[in-house]
Order: sequence, then structure tokens, then C-alpha cells
Amino acid sequence: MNNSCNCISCDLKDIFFEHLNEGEIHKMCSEKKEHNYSKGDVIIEQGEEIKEFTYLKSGLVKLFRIESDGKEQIISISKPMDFVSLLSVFSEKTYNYSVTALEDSTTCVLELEMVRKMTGENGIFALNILEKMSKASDSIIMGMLKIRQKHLRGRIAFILLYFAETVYGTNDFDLPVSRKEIAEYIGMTTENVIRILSEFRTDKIIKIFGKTIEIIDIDRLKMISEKG
Amino acid sequence: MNNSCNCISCDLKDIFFEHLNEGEIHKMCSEKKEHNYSKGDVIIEQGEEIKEFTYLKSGLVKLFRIESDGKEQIISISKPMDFVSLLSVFSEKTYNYSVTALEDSTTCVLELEMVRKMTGENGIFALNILEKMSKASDSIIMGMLKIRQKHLRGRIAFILLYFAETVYGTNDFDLPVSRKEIAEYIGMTTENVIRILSEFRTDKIIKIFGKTIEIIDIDRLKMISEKG
DNA sequence: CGCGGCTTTGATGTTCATCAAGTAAAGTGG
DNA sequence: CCACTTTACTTGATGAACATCAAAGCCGCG
Repeated sequence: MNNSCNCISCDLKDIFFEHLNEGEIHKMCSEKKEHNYSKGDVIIEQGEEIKEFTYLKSGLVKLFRIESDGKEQIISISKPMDFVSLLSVFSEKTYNYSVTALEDSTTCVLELEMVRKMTGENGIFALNILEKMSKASDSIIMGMLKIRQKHLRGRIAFILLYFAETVYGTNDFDLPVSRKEIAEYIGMTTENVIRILSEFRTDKIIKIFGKTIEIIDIDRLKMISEKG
Repeated sequence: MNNSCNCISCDLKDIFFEHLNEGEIHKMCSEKKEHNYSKGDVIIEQGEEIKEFTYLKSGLVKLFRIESDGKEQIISISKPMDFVSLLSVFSEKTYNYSVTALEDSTTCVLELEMVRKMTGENGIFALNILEKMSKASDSIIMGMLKIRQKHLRGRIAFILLYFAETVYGTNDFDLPVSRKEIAEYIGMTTENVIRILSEFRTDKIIKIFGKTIEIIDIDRLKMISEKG
């Protein structure tokens, strides 16, 4: 937790809170709270009351639901800029999903009441929040549609490319999730995630060293993601 | 098209535009346009520039995408209160989905510029829009998650219950969609939609007369929707 | 009345989940 | 730090769920 006024230099300020005047920035700064989480920590728990507005400053998180049968379904794997606790925040009293840290993460938290107040008082701020929210839910929905129409090989290719291109920006990275979590994200079984990763390895599309993945033939992976 | 100022008595006024003052209502009223669509008409076309803010006053519509392979995927089947052209409206320049009328429908349209302006000027209005948007995308996402985890029988049961309980409020209704559209909505093939409907008929769960469906054993249907 | 789209059913094969069984890795308590 | 337990990972075999292909009847519409 850290309350010093470092918002001026925060990377996210321009994106989430542009067009605030000095006074507003100062107010936000004095009231905001930063939280640090370690890999695996729970950031938001399904069922919890929504009292705060949370956005991700650094790290990587997963959004997921525990369904009535006890199974997890991952809604989204989000990095800074993608995730703000937007889903439900303005429409529900309690969270209907959980958020945990996949990597060490830092969130910045504001009282929801204060955000509502600022939304009411500052029109440009309001439009900004609308835009972020629109973007966040759009990308979740489009992502789910894309995944749904693919076969298993295509889904695995898709998620590998997601990590390589969108999350890490390199073809050589450590998976931040277990095979089981991949399965929960793209709607298949753990065994088949493993099987298809192995297939990709024997086909010399990727190399696997435990959690470490190296993409060798990215063009083929892209083709599988498109066609499959 | 109809420009007389009947907004005062519009059912949707309280929901979408509560807390407007006289002047604002009058302004909205003089600038809004109503459009009537017949079953099958295109309301919004994928790729089209987003210049307006559209909400559904009466009727039933489907939101869908045409994917690169030419196949349709239905994102949502929405009734008044559920649908406002919210997805993307505040974040994209063009629509990345289409909307067509499943039943005769009436929309009410405002210039997007005007809505943005009002959002900036009237804080409560802004919060209201945020709430609607949050609700709309939430229910789409949760719906997709629910459908994804079900087997085909469960999906068919789910959508039949959706029409019976949420859309029409009766166990005896006309399907507003073809078997093919059901398939596109819940991610399966047309043949299997038909097959499972037939199964439900032989199991005496529903009666089928072409597009007309009568649910006989709603408890069993609910059980299938839950378990399947 | 004939054409194209929607619907229906059956036969077939593929894709995928489930079950089983074993290895590796990682956390836990003495 | 080591034995122990648990959790994650891996592979194979089997059957169920589902898509695809094929063929025919039906209905609305020009």
C-alpha cells in the first residue's frame, strides 16, 4: 500500500484518467490505494460486494467464474490496459467473477463512490470510462466468438499466439498458466491441451520445456489458428 | 419516421434517459428519429460507420457477425431494454457486428454526437448509460459462458427456456428464428438442432408444429438445461 | 409450377471427452 | 533436508458426442 502522490508520473494516468485538472488529480492521488499481489493471490472474489473500482497497473491476471458444478471457466486473461474491474461494476452489487494474479501484479484502487462522483462531474472523464468499458467487453466478446468457432488445434494455436504476440512480444516465453487453466480458458480438457501441445512439438512447430514455450514455426501456427 | 414529441410517454424514457430535465427531453425529442423495420430487415450492418446511438423500442433483433470464412455467428438475441447499440459504440469507428429484425421492430435513434455531448453535460445521464452498457455486455458474456459449458441437449433446452420465459412469457410460442439460426447462436450444426428438437418431441417434452413450439414438460426441460 | 431455401432423417466418420495409469514436480511436516 | 503427500503433467485406449455427407420431402414465392 502506497499513498504518496505519484499519479502524475503513472503510465496509466493518461489512459484512464486523461483530462483531469490539477485538483482532480490531486484528489484521486490522495485517495487511491495501490496493492501488490504475488502470483496466485486473489484480487477479487466472486460474490464479494463491489465497493471499489480496480485497475491493473502491472502484471497479468485471470478473470474466471466458478460454475454451479464447481468447475472454473476462465473469461479472460488480461494485462494492464485491458483490465479494469469494469464488467458489472456499474450494474451489479456483487462481483459475479473472480480475479487472481497470474504474475506478480499491482492494482490501483479507487472508491467506487468517488468514481461515480467524478463521472457525474466530469463529462470527459465519463466518456473515457465509457470507452474503456466498451473496449474491454468488446474484446472479451470477440475473443470468445473467435475461440468458439475453432477446433482444438486452432484454439491452442490461438492462445499461444496470444501470449507470444499480445502479452509478451516474443516467441520464447514462460506460460503463466497451467495446462488445466488453458483448458478452462478455451473450453476443452486438460488432457487434450497436453496432447495437442505434444503434437505441435512433434510437428516441430514449438519447443516445450515445462512451462517454457518456444515458437519455432510461427507461420504454421498462424495458419492453424486461422484455419482450425 | 416520426418526429412528434412523444418521448414524454415513451416506455423507455425512464429507463434509458431518466433524470433529464424538461429542456433536455425536449431536445432529445426533437432530434430523435424512430425507424420501423419488418421481420428480416437489416438495422445495422457490419462494417458500417457508427454515427448513431440506436436503441430498441419494440420487437426482437439478432446481433451477429459474419466471420472470415463466411459463416454467421449470432452473438445475442435481444429484446427491448436489452439492446442498445452499446457494444463498440463508444470505442470503435465502425460496427463489427450486424443487427437484423427477427420480428417487426421499432428503433429510436439519436445522433451519437448528441449522446456524447449529453454524457459530458449530465452526470446522472452518464452513469445511466454506463449502467446499461455494463448490464448489456455482462449478460452477453454470462450467456456465452453458460452455453459453452453445456452439451447440445442442454443448449437447446436453454434456448427454448429463454424464448418461453424471458422473451415471450408463455410455454406456447412461435420460434422467431430458423433452425439454422439456433445453430449459429449456440454453436452447433443445423442438423443436430433438428435432431434434438425431434428427440424432445419423442420424449414428450415439447410439441412441434413447424415454427410453433409448445413446452409440455417444463421441469424436465429445466433439468436438461441445468445438467446437460 | 418449378426453383431455392428450409427442414427432416439416416448413415458414416471424425473429433473430442473420459477413464486409466504412470511419471515428474512441487509443496508440507517432521 | 528428507520422506511424504499432493498437484501438475503425460500417454494410451476406449467410447460418446458431434459434424459431415447424402437424399428426400416440404413450403413459400416469383
